[in-house]
Amino acid sequence: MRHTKTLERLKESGYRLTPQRVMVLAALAARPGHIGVDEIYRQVYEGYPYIDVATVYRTLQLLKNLHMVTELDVGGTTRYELIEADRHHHMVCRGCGNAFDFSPTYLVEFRQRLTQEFGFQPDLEHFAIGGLCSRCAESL
Amino acid sequence: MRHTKTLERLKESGYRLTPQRVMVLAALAARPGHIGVDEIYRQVYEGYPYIDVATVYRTLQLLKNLHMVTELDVGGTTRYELIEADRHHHMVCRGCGNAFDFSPTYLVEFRQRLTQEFGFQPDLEHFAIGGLCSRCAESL
DNA sequence: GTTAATGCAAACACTTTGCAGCCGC
DNA sequence: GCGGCTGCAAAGTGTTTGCATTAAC
Repeated sequence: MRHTKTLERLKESGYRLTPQRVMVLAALAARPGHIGVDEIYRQVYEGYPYIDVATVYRTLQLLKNLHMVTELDVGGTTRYELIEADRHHHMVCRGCGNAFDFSPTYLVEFRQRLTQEFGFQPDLEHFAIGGLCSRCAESL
Repeated sequence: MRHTKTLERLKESGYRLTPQRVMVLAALAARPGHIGVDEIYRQVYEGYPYIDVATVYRTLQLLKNLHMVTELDVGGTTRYELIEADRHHHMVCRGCGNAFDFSPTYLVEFRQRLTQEFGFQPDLEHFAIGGLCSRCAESL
């Protein structure tokens, strides 16, 4: 399961492993890519009709604060996505030459808008962007 | 005024040039970058306290449909921005080699997140992205 | 046994809609 | 004058919060 690690981290952080939280995480893990609150709610509801939307919201808020999911707003709706540990892109500083990582989630909205509005599918597998890091920006 | 052209286009498209619309556009033009509904409302309210939020919403909806402003959701709030006519970036198709334009607004959220969360200032002045255009994607 | 987490309901913020009167053209 | 646009009020959405009860530890 893709979310086993997240469950462990939750427990280790001192939070309770309730069935509701497990189910919300399962719903998030079930779908690759991002998913809306209503979809999560519906999926959890299938297995446990007593679930409340408020619980889903609270769980997502918790996971967001713990950096286990990312929240992104696209086209007026809020969606959530499990953070995968490994994949990442690079920011390369033109000052010091150092490379820094950032998550693919940062490009999700960008990609989606190009695809939706132009039908264009950008190559974003090995993406790197140039620029100026905070340290180099300060020393100018 | 940065929004004169937009006003003309509105009129030419057969829509009425009401004081409310002019003021909403003025508010949008006053601030470079994007601005929220409440800020627009407040600013218009200063000069005309009878303005209603509904009118602001309807005007923004109209301008959005006419592609005179872009709507973008960042961090749970919706913001609006006047579309500048000239500046743009490129999408380059790896199939046919054609280049297509897209507005810098598509990168606003991306840039903002890198800056806010990492202090990294990406170079996005002459940005181009590779990928596959809709036509080429179909013929695969 | 403690205390955090849940379900429920109510409150909340933001956005949209119906309608009568008004005003840009 | 006609019809689109506005202000007003009311209804929708999506999200948050207070509180008593429940269940994870």
